[in-house]
Amino acid sequence: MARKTGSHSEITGPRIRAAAIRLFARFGYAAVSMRQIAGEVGVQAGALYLYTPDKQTLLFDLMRGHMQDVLVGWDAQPKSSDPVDLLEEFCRFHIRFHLERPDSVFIANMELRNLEPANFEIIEDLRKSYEDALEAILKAGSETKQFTVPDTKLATMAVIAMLTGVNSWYREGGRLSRERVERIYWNMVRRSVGA
Amino acid sequence: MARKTGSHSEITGPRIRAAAIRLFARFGYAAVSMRQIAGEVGVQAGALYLYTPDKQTLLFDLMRGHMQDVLVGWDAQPKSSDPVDLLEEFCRFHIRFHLERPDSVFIANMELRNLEPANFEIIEDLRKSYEDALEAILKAGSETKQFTVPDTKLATMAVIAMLTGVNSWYREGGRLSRERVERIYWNMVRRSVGA
DNA sequence: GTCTATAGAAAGATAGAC
DNA sequence: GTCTATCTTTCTATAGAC
Repeated sequence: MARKTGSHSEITGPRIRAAAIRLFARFGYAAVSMRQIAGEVGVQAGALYLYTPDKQTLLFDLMRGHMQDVLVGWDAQPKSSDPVDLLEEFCRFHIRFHLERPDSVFIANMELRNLEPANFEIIEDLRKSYEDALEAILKAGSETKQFTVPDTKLATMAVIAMLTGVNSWYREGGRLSRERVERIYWNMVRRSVGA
Repeated sequence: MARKTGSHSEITGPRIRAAAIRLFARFGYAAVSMRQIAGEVGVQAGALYLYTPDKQTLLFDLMRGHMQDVLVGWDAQPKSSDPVDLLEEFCRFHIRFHLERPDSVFIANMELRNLEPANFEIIEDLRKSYEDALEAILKAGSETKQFTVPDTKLATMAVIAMLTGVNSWYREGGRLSRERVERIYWNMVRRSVGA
């Protein structure tokens, strides 16, 4: 309580990121001004430039952080050796993880076109890594004849689209519990790949 | 060939719409300026205001037109009475229709947050109508026990997300023909609802 | 119907005081 | 580390000439 103003770098940085995530998700990167972000945090616009060299880098850092979190999160997940069990674990992880951070997911899906080419490529590579994780499961299950998928790449995209779609309608405290949503989606995915 | 400049209202209007669709899809509504649109069409920025009262209305008209096209398109489709056949027709129609106009689909999915509240509500109602068309099929098939879906609303959202996801990866002239993509997706949807 | 010119607002980013 | 002030650019939209 000693100062009205002073050093806050350890708290202001995260607050800027949090405000940017919220505003970018709600109004879109291009529609949000640096002044708006600063206003949410309670600092002046110029102060943001102590934490990011420019607006583009702020967006890129948020998206890269999100994609890395997804990959690390899946990596840290305990995994079964049976492809069917593994696919269930993937589905449940994906839904849970994405429902926990809807704003970041929204940005990661919507703001790709606002990335400069070099940044775009990095984010796309990270996204590709995550898709590869799912495709590996589908391939393994296809080889053991536990799944019936004529094209694993197509099935990968179909399953991810279906699962990520939860974010477009699910609301906490709504008609269905998260556990019930996870189970229903898992059953649809399971049947869709013929397991 | 008589004039270098003069009356072109019958051709300039559609060209503005086409340019706006392309640019909004590629860079986002907020990131595209009226000057850019005018530049694509080959007129000056001021001339656009002969065709739209403002930028917001231009976006709204594009989105409303797209949603109405979807509803009219599905309405005009020949329909079977059997729920399984009807679901296949819906899946194939959805994929075909959406692959034919990827830019409009992209805008309809991405630019909702850039609509003013009154416009947003109108677009959401149109979208809801389309979802209702699919849900009606799933309900009919559930009552006849041809489908096994614990929750038709959830299944509706899951199927639409899965089908619309085609647009995120399919490229004309790629590895898979459109007919093959339609068939594979239909099979995944069919199995996912237990048919 | 389209042009040029411009009004008026707002944006990203920087400089220098504290 | 943050503020105030400002430079420079760009935007939407309008006015008036042709």
